[in-house]
Amino acid sequence: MRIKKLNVSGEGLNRFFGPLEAKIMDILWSSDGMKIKEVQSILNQESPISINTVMTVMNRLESKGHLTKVMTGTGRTQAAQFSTLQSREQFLSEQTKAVSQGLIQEFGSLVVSHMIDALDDVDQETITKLEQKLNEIKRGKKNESSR
Amino acid sequence: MRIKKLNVSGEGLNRFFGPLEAKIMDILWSSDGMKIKEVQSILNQESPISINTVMTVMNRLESKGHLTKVMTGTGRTQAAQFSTLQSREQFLSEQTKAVSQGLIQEFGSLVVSHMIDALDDVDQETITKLEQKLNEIKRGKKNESSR
DNA sequence: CTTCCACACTACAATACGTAGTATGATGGG
DNA sequence: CCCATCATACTACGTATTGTAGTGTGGAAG
Repeated sequence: MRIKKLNVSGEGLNRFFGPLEAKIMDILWSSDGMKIKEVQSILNQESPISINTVMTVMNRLESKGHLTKVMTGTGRTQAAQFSTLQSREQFLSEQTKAVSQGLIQEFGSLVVSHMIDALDDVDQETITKLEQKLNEIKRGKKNESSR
Repeated sequence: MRIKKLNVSGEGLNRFFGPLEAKIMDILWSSDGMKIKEVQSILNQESPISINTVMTVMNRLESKGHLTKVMTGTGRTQAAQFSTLQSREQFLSEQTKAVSQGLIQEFGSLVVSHMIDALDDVDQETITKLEQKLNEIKRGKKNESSR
């Protein structure tokens, strides 16, 4: 599922979720398939939090399409099992793709030049990929003009 | 001033503002230094809108640091003059910079490769700049390793 | 001196998110 | 066999953001 708003400041998952949502997604991504109470136990170690709070937020994450919910048992043996739909990697990839492609498509060179300024920190492998891509583009443009 | 949230979908200024805020910033950027009523007149041509609505949003834009307000006159001759603090170009540059650098710093290669995928649409001049930057980086890295 | 304009203040709806109380239903323990 | 217990469902409230607009007020214009 696609996030609507990106928190420009904030770190990691907090860019894509509210702080509690982010913690919960993080827990589920560390150890997929958990019951509400298990998640609450973990969160509760940091600071006291009601099981109801955790339940509400997890259900919201489910409605938003970030988690799936499988009911098991009935009555007092009931225990919803929540799982992620995407891996953290898939998720981050999809979201960052949506953002960066959106920006480049709309603001083109402006964004690319900001990107260029930030390139120094990027690893050699990425730079090699970038070079290759540039060569591809040059070939592509040649074909275009000779078409 | 820095925007907190980026609308991932949405176009142009709507990425950084609510729809009405965006329209107002757009008007001010087209013709800086306007009174509330002037802005309202323009907006009202599209669809009826209360002057109070326009005033509220413009005042909020001022508190958020996107506009400045200069009062002139008193009584019924009062007329706040609103002006932008940055040009549209400066604003977009700053915001896209914050977003893209934040993403690149945090997600590095992942984001760069998404951006690479989107590069095809970018103009030749930008690509040349990118090539130059890559060469600089290569020289830089050489110096680093021989240091 | 009264009217009238622009602004200030206040308020409400919708959405998003964090928070948690109360209600319900069915099973497991006595 | 019955009821206490536990997880879930439902409901609700607070804050923040954004769009929307009504009511109050001060002072110059007429």
